[in-house]
Amino acid sequence: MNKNIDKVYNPKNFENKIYKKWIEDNLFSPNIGEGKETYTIVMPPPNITGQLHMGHALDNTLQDILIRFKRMTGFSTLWIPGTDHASIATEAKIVEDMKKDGITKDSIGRDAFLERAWRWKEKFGNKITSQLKKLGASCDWKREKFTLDEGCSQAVNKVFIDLFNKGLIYRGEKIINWCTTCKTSISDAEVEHTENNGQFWHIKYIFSDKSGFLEVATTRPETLLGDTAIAVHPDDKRYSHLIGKTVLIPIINKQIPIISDTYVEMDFGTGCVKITPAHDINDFEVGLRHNLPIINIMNDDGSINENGAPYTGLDRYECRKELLKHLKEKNLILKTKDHKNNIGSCYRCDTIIEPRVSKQWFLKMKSLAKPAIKSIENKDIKFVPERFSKTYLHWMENIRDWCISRQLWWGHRIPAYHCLDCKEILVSQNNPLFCISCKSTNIQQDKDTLDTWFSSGLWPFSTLGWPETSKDFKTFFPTNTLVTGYDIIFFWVARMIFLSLNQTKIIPFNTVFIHGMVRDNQGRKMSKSLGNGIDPLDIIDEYGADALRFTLTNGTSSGNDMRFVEEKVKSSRNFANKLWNATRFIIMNIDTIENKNDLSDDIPNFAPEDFWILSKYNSLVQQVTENLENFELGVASSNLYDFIWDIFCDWYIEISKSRIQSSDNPKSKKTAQNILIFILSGILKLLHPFMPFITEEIWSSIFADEKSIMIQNFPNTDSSLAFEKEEKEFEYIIDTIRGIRNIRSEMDIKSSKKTNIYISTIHQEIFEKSINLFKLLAGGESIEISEKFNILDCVSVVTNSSIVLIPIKQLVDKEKEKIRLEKELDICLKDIKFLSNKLDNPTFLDKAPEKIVNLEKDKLEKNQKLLENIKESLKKL
RNA sequence: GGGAGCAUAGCUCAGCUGGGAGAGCACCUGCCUUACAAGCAGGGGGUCACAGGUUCGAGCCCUGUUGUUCCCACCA
Repeated sequence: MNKNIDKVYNPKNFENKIYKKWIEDNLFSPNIGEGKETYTIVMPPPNITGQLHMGHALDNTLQDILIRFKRMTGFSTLWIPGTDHASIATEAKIVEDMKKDGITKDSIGRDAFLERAWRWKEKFGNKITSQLKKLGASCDWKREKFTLDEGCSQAVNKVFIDLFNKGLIYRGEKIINWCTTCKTSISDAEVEHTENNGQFWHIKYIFSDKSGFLEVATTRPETLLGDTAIAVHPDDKRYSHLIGKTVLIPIINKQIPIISDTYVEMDFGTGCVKITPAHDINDFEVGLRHNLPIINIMNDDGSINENGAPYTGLDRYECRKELLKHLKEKNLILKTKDHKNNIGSCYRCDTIIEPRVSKQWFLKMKSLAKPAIKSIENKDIKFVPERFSKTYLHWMENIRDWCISRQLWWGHRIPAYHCLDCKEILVSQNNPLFCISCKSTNIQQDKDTLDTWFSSGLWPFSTLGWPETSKDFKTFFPTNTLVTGYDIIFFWVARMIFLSLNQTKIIPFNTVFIHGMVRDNQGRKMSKSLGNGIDPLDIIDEYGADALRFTLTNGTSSGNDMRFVEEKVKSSRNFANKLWNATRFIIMNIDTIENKNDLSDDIPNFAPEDFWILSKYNSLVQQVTENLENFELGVASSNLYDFIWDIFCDWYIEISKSRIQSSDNPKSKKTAQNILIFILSGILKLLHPFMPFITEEIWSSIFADEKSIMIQNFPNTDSSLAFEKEEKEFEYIIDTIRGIRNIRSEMDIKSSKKTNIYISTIHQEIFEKSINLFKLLAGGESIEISEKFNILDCVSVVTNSSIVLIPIKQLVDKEKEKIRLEKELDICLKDIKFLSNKLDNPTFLDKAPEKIVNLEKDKLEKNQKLLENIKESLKKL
């Protein structure tokens, strides 16, 4: 940094350059040394389809802060980046894209489709990762992974085969959630439930013998085409005599039995439930119990198939309309009621889910869940904040088998092979040559792919080279912290935990650090459809990455949502500018800059403010360190903000000016310079995890010979810097200066107008030492300090350590001054009363800790002193 | 139907194991003081949603109420 440094902080001038340098110097790869402890984070892999959004920015900023902090505190740190093939989301995008060219999946076939998908990946797959670089993410790009990589795919196959051999994976015909747009099954976790204002249609089912009818209520009338029974409760007196009779399905006039099942709630609806085993989860269960036929009436796109004649070909909702029309015509609708119910929709495309019976692969969850529950219960894995372990446990305890197969092409194809002759299923790493059962060579691989979350569930270890016995896996597994939003605890966190425990026998990480969602300035979710998304890159472009990072962390708390308000970015940018200019001041006022870690030579020359700032700094180091270790990143950054702006810039730098800009006392000057540099270097390091670019830029400019700030040691607390007594004493000076400024402002004494100042205090010695500060910071012409002054026509400032008198005849309105002082007297008396009440209370003295009692005593003493001071001042008027 | 979060200054939010309430922005007053007007100095503004309880002491712990957001759940 030369002495003509820009007046204004302009991150564009250096952020990209610095990131490039970090990469060139290979600072992101772990620095593995003898006996060094490791610290590992695996990045939640963003989808290759995606654009970096605020959620990613937050997620990765938090990870970067943690990893940089740990790196500077001596750990061998590894942060593994990567991307997710995101089967369902990507496939949907590619299909959408193909539409423009007028082609469909079926028209080009699987191989051509996959070719296209890979081309897509090559084209867009690096977009997000390059965007992460703008943010300053210090992940090890040399170890970047992709869920469809050779290695990750091998892990996926191995796990599938292993779980199959253990009997945990099975294939079965069950009811699953079907998305008619994505044309695939999806898991329970991928269904979003929303309340829906639907209708309840009461429909007549006439007895086969025409002796009457049953009133059956339904919210989905079109499913009657697949009805195979009507169920009533066995204890329902209204209907018990009818059990065993048959009714006719309206319109299609098919005979179905009336059965009894306790699943039916007697007092809900009419007490009669139509049973459609192929299209309702509960009905499916009932069907199994009663051995009912399962009639699937829909195609994979949601249209009615030949089982639903005469509505074949109609879309399910078209069919509903038509059917209702026909029922009405035949007078088979008894009534229609408004009805609120929950409907499920696809988390990717929002299409209403159709429960549908189909042949799928499932993972048995009961036995897998057990250790996964235990690992949280016995705190092997901790959630931050803790409350999310409840969410997790509740889900895990009630989990059902996981449907892991998808009717998609983009993804890990299931390593199962079907013998087309004897129907044997062969599960193996490679394409088997012949069927082990019938020796047929007529073998075909299963067409389905795996749920995208199956491969991400292996992420913490597949990225480290597992199942090979790799060095990385040995060194860095289990990982330490997983940082993610609360919205994917079920999708991902839970799956990583049980898959890791089952496959590696080890927990995948020991802490799950959860953050909330970034919302817009009105608290709404940022979304494409609302058009309220804010592009992190735009923000970086305008304010710099450091400002964005600071905005996302400063004063936020884990697990809670936050609103993104642009004003806050501005204030973060201003903070960076403040630091920038503080640096400018320092380098302009220092002759030679050296990075000294030891100030002991300067101690004899310390001024009161030097003790004060060093002591304050030492507490800052402690606070920042503790808060980072406890994942209180928002508090840690506030600590830094307050210290840098209020304590260092507004007070210490201001104070240092008189020493630095005069040559009266060269030793004191040098000491002040040394301390300025010492503190600056300290705060740069403390702030570096939060604002890596500006701190690096300043660091490398002022300490040209030093290595990057990234690999400097994070400051440690130092008991030789703890000057408690001196710190407290200097606060008297600050208090008094504040008081003088306050009264000058109130009395409208212009800051350019210098006045004499008389200070009455019992701490004469302390005040004498800082006498010049009253000139510098409080507009003093001459300063006198004594135990007592008797001067008339003064404005007075009363603090608990001093009375300050400023003689300005023409400005003193005695009456006004009296009123003001009496007001202060009032407040003071009140305080004294409050405090003495407390201290007169024997139970307080008995039960409160000594520290608190002393504190209160101290306060009382101060107030009594203040009272005296006020009375003294009043007397003079 | 279960569970969780939130409710603190006009707005957005912090507040560490309980010890007389904080920041940023906005507002008011005065300053272009040679690091910074993206700034400096000073100021106003709060029954910490409500009601009980525990405690010497509650924004913080407990119970209930209200409002609000979210998650989970098979009531057709």
